Amino acid sequence: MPELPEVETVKQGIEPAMRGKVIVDVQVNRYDLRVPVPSDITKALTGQRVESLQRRGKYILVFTGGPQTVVMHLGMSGRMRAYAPQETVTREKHDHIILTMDDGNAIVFNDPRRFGMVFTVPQDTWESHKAFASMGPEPLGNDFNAPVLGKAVARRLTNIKTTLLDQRIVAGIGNIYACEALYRAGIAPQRAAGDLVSDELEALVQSIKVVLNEAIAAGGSSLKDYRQADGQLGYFQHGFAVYDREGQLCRNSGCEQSSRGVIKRIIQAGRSTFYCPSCQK
DNA sequence: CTCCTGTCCTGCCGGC
DNA sequence: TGCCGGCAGGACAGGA
Repeated sequence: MPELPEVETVKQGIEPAMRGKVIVDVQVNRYDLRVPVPSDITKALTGQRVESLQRRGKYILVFTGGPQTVVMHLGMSGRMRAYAPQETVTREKHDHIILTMDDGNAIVFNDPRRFGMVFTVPQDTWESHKAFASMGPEPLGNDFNAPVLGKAVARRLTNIKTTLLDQRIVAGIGNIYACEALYRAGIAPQRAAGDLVSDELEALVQSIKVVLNEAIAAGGSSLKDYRQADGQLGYFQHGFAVYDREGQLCRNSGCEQSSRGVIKRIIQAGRSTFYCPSCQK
């Protein structure tokens, strides 16, 4: 589910409930997530103060004053709920981990499919963990630009859509925003990544930045049941131009007149890709 | 290296 | 109403 905008929204949502506070309880209901939850996580985190939170790609990092840093990933179906101090923490199906803070705030990690992860790494070593060691640049940072992307995809024969999902090329992009960014850039998803010329790389980089920023501003995209940490729905799904719009008319006004201006769905590397055959070349 | 397929797991939706 | 197949926002292993 969650791609960069959703993860960023969740991180911003749980930050006020965690930062500067001491973890007083770590309740683990299931240890068998995609990566096993460390068996000593309760011991390692209880009594530690949360100093800061950071997002990297689709991961959320929680830095504590103790020897361990917490790493969290929402997988496909993961959600976080933040509770205010006076609120009753309701128990829901698939609540796997509950963190309670010293002022009564609580953070719940819920994940039906259990593709998500919560684990710890020794302080200051997270960047060398395999999840991050070969991760590409943050797409919203200055070090993600057309020359950098061009170098990363040079001579790659794989199509550009699948390439954008490769976290080593650029971090945080998933199936929705790969489709949306390619549409905005006017680039057909089937194009070999290494064949894009500099103008196209420039357009793609700008499209990625703009669509991600718009999605963050909208609180992410709520498809089935994605929610922000405060329970609010994101609303960027209403802004989709192509994702999940198979058979519907292209939203580009110049395209709607054309018989080809109907959104198509194809499968690339086993995942659905949505695009406009008329607008994307 | 690159590139593709299959797999992990649960829930939902559409067709019959 | 119920059953069944297909599909889902991600990441990784393994094999060609």
